[in-house]
Amino acid sequence: MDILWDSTEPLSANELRDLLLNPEASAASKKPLATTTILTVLSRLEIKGFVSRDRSNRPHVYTYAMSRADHTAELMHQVLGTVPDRTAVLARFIGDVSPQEAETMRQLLGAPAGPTSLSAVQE
Amino acid sequence: MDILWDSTEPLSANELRDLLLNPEASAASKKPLATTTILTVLSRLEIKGFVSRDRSNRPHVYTYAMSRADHTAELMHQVLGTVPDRTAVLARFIGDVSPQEAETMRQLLGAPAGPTSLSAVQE
DNA sequence: TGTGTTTTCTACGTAACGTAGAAGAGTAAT
DNA sequence: ATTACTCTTCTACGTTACGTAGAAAACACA
Repeated sequence: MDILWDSTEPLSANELRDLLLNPEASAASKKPLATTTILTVLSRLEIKGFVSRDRSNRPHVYTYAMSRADHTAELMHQVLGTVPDRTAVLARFIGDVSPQEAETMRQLLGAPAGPTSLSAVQE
Repeated sequence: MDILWDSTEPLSANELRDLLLNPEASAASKKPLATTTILTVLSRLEIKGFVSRDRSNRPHVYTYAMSRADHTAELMHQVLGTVPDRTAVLARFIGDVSPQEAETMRQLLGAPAGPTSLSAVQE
């Protein structure tokens, strides 16, 4: 669902439908989806605030309202928020990341405050 | 849903239903759920592997198959797994945790390897 | 062999998602 | 303006999961 759209960076219209056909890096040439289907989905996504559209020009163009990374991170926080003992979850979570990833996180956490430490990976 | 059950530590039967009525720490005394409802839900949870039951004794007793913390952590990993650029997500994620939590994570990541560092929070 | 307890089967309403046809709105050319 | 074509909105249907529970089958014990 978002998967397809989420991966697209810039804005687009129902040319999006074409993008779903020739998956740049993927494999199977999926069955063609009706344009209306795309529209419906986009509407629903808009309602949920996952996507925003520009109605000024006729072929409305859509853009994600939040980068995939932001969205995913938010989701993770949301999940983490469902539990009373956050620390325990974090412990398990960290216990399962690869050493390299652990290192990454260590670096990200490195400088106590300020977005400075993040700027390296920010974009 | 699991919420209620997830919080219960030991094993149980449909005495679980009673537990749902007097929420130890909660507030509203909810409407009583039919026992069969509980059973149905438990079955479904069992199918999904969230819960395991002991059929040996008549009032079957159920236990969670995974601690809430484990389950949540796994969920977080799962979410993280849906994206190509994990580092970006982690950056955002870490960028949004409270300072104390950041500190906690730093500690958890402290000792490069071994479950030693975790044992403090493990249980 | 009853009788009460527990479990399984079956079922219904609700909500979200994937998919799309039919109809309406806009726009450009004749 | 009228037409022709393109987008968008409305409406809809099938599927799946969830919450809830009644009816019926399985058991266990008196």
